[in-house]
Amino acid sequence: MEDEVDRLVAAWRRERPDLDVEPLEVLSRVSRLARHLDRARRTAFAEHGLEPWEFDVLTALRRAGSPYQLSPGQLLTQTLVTSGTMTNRIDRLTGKGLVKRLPDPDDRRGVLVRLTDDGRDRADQALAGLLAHERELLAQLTSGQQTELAALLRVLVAPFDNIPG
Amino acid sequence: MEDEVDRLVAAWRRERPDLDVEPLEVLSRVSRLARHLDRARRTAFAEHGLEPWEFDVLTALRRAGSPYQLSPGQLLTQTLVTSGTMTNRIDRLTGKGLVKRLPDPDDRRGVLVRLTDDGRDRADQALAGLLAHERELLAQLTSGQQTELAALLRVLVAPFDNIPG
DNA sequence: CGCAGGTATCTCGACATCAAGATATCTCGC
DNA sequence: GCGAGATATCTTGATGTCGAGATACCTGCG
Repeated sequence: MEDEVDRLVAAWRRERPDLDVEPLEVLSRVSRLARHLDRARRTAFAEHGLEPWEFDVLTALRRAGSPYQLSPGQLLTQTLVTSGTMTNRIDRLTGKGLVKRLPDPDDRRGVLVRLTDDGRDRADQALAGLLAHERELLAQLTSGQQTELAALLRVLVAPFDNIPG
Repeated sequence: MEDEVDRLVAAWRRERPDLDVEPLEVLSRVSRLARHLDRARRTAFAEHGLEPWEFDVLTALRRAGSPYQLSPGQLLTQTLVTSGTMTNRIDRLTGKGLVKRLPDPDDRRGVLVRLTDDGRDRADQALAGLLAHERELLAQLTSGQQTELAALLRVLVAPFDNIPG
């Protein structure tokens, strides 16, 4: 089955036969797939009344384990957004009653963001929904192919995750 | 080599041992890799004085071949942005002298966006730079692995690209 | 002890994007 | 040809994000 990247690569080969555009076969597909996934996630979360950014914050707290709290600083390293963005997100999630701010007992500059019971439930439900949708997408591949794909992707991602930056 | 997704999956297995989080092994890596690629692309393009969104539009026109023109509608299916965004982008690229709007001779509702000579040169230079950076990233994989990875990704992307939506 | 520099979070203004609607034009059955 | 519905593009208003700077607090050297 042909995809947009096949057409894109063919167009470059025609227009710039002097260039080796092989890298696009992998990396353009990664970018385009991610874009499509973003849209799919948006609709999946809408079923649970959540925006993708809300899911990102709530699940980061959920993964932290009981008592489900992290500092804003920890949240922004996990979600790859800036501090201004995180402040805004915490404000809005607080307004919806999904998280609450607590003073950090050990550092008066600091704050701890804790999941409310409602927030925890919403995160759990949305995660289950997301996984269901994702499983459907991946049904195109055998279990072995999925494992292999994950392994190849890991090789490409690892340098970013392990070298600070 | 371990990556963030390994840690993320481990955290979910600890917190939600009842769930099968296998899909995240593939799809979270796709999303995270795309995120990192966006940043890398941004710095690569900055060397040529372009923003990523500018590159996307200019290269879509470049690929179209002489006379390097497409309708706004064709541009937005290629770049996956909305029409309002594309109008804005064309406005700004016109202001920078990289493209110009021409009336479509066959459809008075329509417009054609054409690359200027300067726009074409900038697109060519930025593409060469991007490919150099991408080749470096992919050096972690053998040529055979790259081909295989591309094939697996194609299977996942194709449904999005071929079923309208 | 006091001060310089580092850290944690928040504030604010600029900006790109999106979604929905407006406008103008085309197409096709009748 | 006429009119209903489709199509192409642009406009508008709301929103989320970023980046730089502000504020408060901590730490450790001298």
